[in-house]
Amino acid sequence: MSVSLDIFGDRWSLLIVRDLMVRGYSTFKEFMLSGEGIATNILADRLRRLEASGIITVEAQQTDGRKSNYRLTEKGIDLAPVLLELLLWGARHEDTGAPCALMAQMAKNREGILAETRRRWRERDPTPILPPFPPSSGEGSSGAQGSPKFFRFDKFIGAGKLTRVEKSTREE
Amino acid sequence: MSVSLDIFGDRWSLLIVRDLMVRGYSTFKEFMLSGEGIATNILADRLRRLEASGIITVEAQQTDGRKSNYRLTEKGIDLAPVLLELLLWGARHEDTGAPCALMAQMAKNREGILAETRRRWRERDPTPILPPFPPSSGEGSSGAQGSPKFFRFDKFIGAGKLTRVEKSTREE
DNA sequence: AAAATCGCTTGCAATCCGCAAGCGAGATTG
DNA sequence: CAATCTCGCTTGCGGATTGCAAGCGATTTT
Repeated sequence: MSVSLDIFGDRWSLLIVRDLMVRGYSTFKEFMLSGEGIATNILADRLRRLEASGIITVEAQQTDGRKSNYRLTEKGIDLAPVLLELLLWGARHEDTGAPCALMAQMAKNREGILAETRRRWRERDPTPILPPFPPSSGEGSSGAQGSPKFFRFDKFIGAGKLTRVEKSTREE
Repeated sequence: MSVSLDIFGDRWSLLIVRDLMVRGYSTFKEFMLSGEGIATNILADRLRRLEASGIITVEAQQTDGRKSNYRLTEKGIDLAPVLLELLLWGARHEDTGAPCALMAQMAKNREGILAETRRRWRERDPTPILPPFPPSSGEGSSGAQGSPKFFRFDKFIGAGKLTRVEKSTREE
C-alpha cells in the first residue's frame, strides 16, 4: 500500500540506516550494541526487509566467514537528506542539548555535509561522522576546546538514551 | 529514549501530518477517510500523541460544535522539509509513477515549495497541494496534457492503495 | 421529536514486539 | 585437533499494540 512508510513506518529501520550511514557500522553485532537495545530477532527481520527493499546489501566478509557485511545501496545512501532534515528538525524543536552554533552551520552547509556523507560511502571510507560510541564522558572525541569535529547525529534521530552531549560546546 | 522516532516511529503519525500539511485536512473524519484506512481508536491515539508532542493543536470549531479543528503548530509545519525529502526519495527510487520532469523541478525548486507550504499554513490557506481525493480517474486534476498542477505527495510518503497516477505524464 | 453526524471509546481477536535461551557455522585457543 | 568462543540468527513465550466492529454522548439537521 504505502510506499515509503511501508519501509520506514517502524521504530528501527531508520536507526539502522543511520548507523550504516553516519557511524560506519556494518555488522550485526554493531547494530545490536548500537545503544537503543534492539532485539536480535527484530534486527534480523529489519535487515531482511531493508535488503528486500533494496536499501542495503549483504555479503559475507572474506577475512572472517562468520561476519556479514551490510552496506547501503545507492538507494540507501540517498536517504541522507531525509536523515539530515530529521536531525535539523529535532535539533530545533526537541531540546536535545545540541550545540546550536553547529546546528546553524549544518543547516547552512547542508549540501557540503551531504556531499561528504556520499563521498565516504562511495569510497568506502568507514570513518564515522559520529564518534565510535559511547563518547566516554570527559575526554571529548574532538579537540575538546575548539569546535567539535563530530555531529551527534544519533541524538536527534533517536537514541536519546545512551548519548549525552555533555557540554554542548557552545562557543557560538 | 529516542527523540524524533519516538514521535514518528510508527505507521500513521507522519501520514496525519502529511494530510494536515499538503491536503488541508483538519477534522477527525477527513483523516479517517483519508485512504489508508486508519482505525478510529488508533487515529484518536495518534492525534493525542501529536498534540502531546506539540506538533498539532486542537480546538472546537465554532460553526459546528461537533467538529474539532486540528492544525499544525510551527513545530509541525517545520516537518515540511522532512516530508519533501521523503517525497523526492520515493519518487526517485520507488517507481511511483511520478512525472519525472515535475520531480526534477521540485528538487530544483525545493525552497520555493517549502515557502509556499509555509505560506499556506501561516495564512490559513486551506488550498491543498493535492487534489481533494480521490482524483477520480479520467478527469485529471490538472490540464491533463500539460504539466500537472498538483503533486501526488501522498503516493510517495504513503497511501499507494487508493491513489493512482495514471499516465505518469513523462514528457521528460 | 426523530434521525443523522461527528468525535471518540470499548471489547475482542490477531498480530507484533521485547526478552531470554539456544543453535549452527566458523574462528580461536590450548 | 578438540574444546571453547564468537557471530549471526532462530525459537518460544508473555505482554503490548493493532485492526475491526459496535456503540455512545453531544451536537446538528430534518
